[in-house]
Amino acid sequence: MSDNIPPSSHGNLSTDLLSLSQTNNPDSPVSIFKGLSEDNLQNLLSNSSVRSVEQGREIIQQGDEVKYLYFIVEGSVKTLRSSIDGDEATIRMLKAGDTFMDAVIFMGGTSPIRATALKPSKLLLIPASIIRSQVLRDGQLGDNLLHIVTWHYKNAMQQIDSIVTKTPVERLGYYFLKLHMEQDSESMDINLPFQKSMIANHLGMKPETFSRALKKLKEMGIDVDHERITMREAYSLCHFCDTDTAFNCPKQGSTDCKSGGCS
Amino acid sequence: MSDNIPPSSHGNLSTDLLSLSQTNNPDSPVSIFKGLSEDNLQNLLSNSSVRSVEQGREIIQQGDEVKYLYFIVEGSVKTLRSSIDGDEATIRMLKAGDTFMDAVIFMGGTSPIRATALKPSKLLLIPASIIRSQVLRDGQLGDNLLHIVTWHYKNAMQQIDSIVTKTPVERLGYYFLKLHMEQDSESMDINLPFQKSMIANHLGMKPETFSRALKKLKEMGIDVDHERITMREAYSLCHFCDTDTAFNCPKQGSTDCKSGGCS
DNA sequence: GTTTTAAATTGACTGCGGTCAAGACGAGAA
DNA sequence: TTCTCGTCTTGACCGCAGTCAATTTAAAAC
Repeated sequence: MSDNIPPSSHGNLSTDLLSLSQTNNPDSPVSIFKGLSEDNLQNLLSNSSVRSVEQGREIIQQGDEVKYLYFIVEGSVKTLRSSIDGDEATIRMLKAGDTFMDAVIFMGGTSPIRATALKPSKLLLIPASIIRSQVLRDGQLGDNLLHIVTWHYKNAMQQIDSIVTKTPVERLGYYFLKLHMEQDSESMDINLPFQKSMIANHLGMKPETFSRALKKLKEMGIDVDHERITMREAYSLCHFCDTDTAFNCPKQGSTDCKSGGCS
Repeated sequence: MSDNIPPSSHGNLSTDLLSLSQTNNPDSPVSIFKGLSEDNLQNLLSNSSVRSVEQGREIIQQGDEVKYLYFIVEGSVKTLRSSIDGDEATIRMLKAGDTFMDAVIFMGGTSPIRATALKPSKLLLIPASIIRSQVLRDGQLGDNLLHIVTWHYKNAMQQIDSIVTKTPVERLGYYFLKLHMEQDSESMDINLPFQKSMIANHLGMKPETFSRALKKLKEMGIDVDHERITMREAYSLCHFCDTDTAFNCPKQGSTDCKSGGCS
């Protein structure tokens, strides 16, 4: 089991955290800090600490006891499950402002997932015991956590259905669509936030298959140049939409969005 | 969108529900009613109602607004996602004592999943608005829901990793192992709680592949006769164990459980 | 500039699981 | 019993994605 380095430095950064947590995207989770009373917020922060991890560093291993809820101040992290023979299934890929191990500390038992740093990262560590006890008397914290965890769960369900019912090309298109809505629904460009082999694994396919899917998408009007995706038409990705994604789509209902569910 | 029949009859059954919620299995979620104060429990129940659905009935469709949290008093239900061309991905298969739509009411937006009755069922409908408001002032309810939802999430993660990294035979063996632990870790027999084609879909494979996997398992010492599974050796299924399942295994650590993680 | 390394792409081949069709089996009704 | 219907099983075939290997490209190190 990994060492779970005890936190070192300690920062007073409540305002920074709150601003990091702001989001204008309807399809993203609320912040764990949202709407907390000053007292309750301080109770969390005064018991927390900041820790830096270098790239590639293992933060949590499967089977570890989980002592903290982690808030990413900067950097990026992925959570995954890996089997004995080395195969990996990426669960989530996280950026600054995201939390992880938020769900795990309520699961009981040891961690069913690993977490590794994709880039040099700075993490806020909030002791699990503090979270667990505060939830019982701070309904707002419980509500926030419920929103966060159910959002994860929703994504997991979409991931399952993606892998089971969709072809690699469709999976990739769907992923691009979600990126598009997450980043800027107006722009014709999308940025790949992670390296391709990473995304391939997250979508349940091999890097080679990912490459071939890119080629097919090019034939459909979506060009990819390194980490820059460019749509030749504004609605190129509508083909990959589904009901619950259309719900958050600004183009939804417009004449261009074909057939209710974006065709 | 479906009709969402308004509830008809009304029962006073708090004691029944609490007994239904009891479980001696460490690897199952807590009840939503656990540890609630009398007042808070009554607030939930007095606003709830009971509804009967016949087999095959659609309870919720994708895109529906979710008005209730559902508690299964008797019968069974499955939740799934389906694509436009009819492909389905089963998310969960539920029995009496389970709840569903518990997570969905915190997701925002419409339901990303469908729910259909696998058998004639009796459901307790707790209005979502009641849940959402009570969570803010009843930390125990929030805590219960967090345990339930994170348990679902954990299962979803295991399902993802199963589908991505395991062969059909391994997936089936893993499923049998969890059934074994859930039902009776002592017995050499396991009952299939659902029909095979259902389970096949849940495991992300076709019924034909399911059948062929059964044949392979027979060669490994696990016989299946209709809905009865019989292990020829007590440790036949240990081969399919993983770290977080081993954690709840009574044989774990014993000399028979090979190599820490059940070989 | 050159060298070194990792990531991404492309090609050829293979095998697993999906597909389609036929057959076996069991439950229930008359 | 016999007929029917639905579920499950089995077989034959095929296509897609995984595998392995070679090549290109990009980025980093010097």
